[in-house]
Amino acid sequence: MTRMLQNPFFDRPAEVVARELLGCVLCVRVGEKIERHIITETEAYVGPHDLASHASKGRTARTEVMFGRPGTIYMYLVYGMYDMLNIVTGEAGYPAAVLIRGVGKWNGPGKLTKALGITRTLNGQSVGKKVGLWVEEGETMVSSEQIESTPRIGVAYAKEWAEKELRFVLRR
DNA sequence: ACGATGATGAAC
DNA sequence: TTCATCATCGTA
Repeated sequence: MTRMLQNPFFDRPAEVVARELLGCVLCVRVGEKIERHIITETEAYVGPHDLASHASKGRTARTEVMFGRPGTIYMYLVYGMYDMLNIVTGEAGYPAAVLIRGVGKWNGPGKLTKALGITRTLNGQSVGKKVGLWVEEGETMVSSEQIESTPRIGVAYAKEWAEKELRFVLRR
């Protein structure tokens, strides 16, 4: 009896959602099968003032989906090679999102999307069974002691925002 | 330590 | 239209 995370779960600050996603289950339909993997690492991109966030550039063709409803899938290509999976958080019109950096045995945001076949075609869609990508509640309770927080990866350009501890890792 | 590889946003 | 940059990763 697992519950699929709905809109209200994502309609909260990115930092809160990023923490609470740890231990939850990323579900991906691949062909006839459903792959389920525990989310182990996330990063929060908290708003337009966050210099590490794409949304700090304002509303552009790319960032438009970050301004969408909570639970919208935001995907983009980095370094010409890797699809990054994010879920938009907070109310519509406020750009914030959580980057999924690790699930199950995969560490690294580019590795997990490649392994599970998650691509930019999902950009702008809402998480859910219809699009074959959703998140379910975890089986076990995650305590705050199990969550390690660190600065985010690969955002050295973001001045004072580079140092903020907005990356969260589930200890095992 | 470095190159692959292509979209993005800003400058020109 | 060009140009520097980039929420990464495998190989060396």
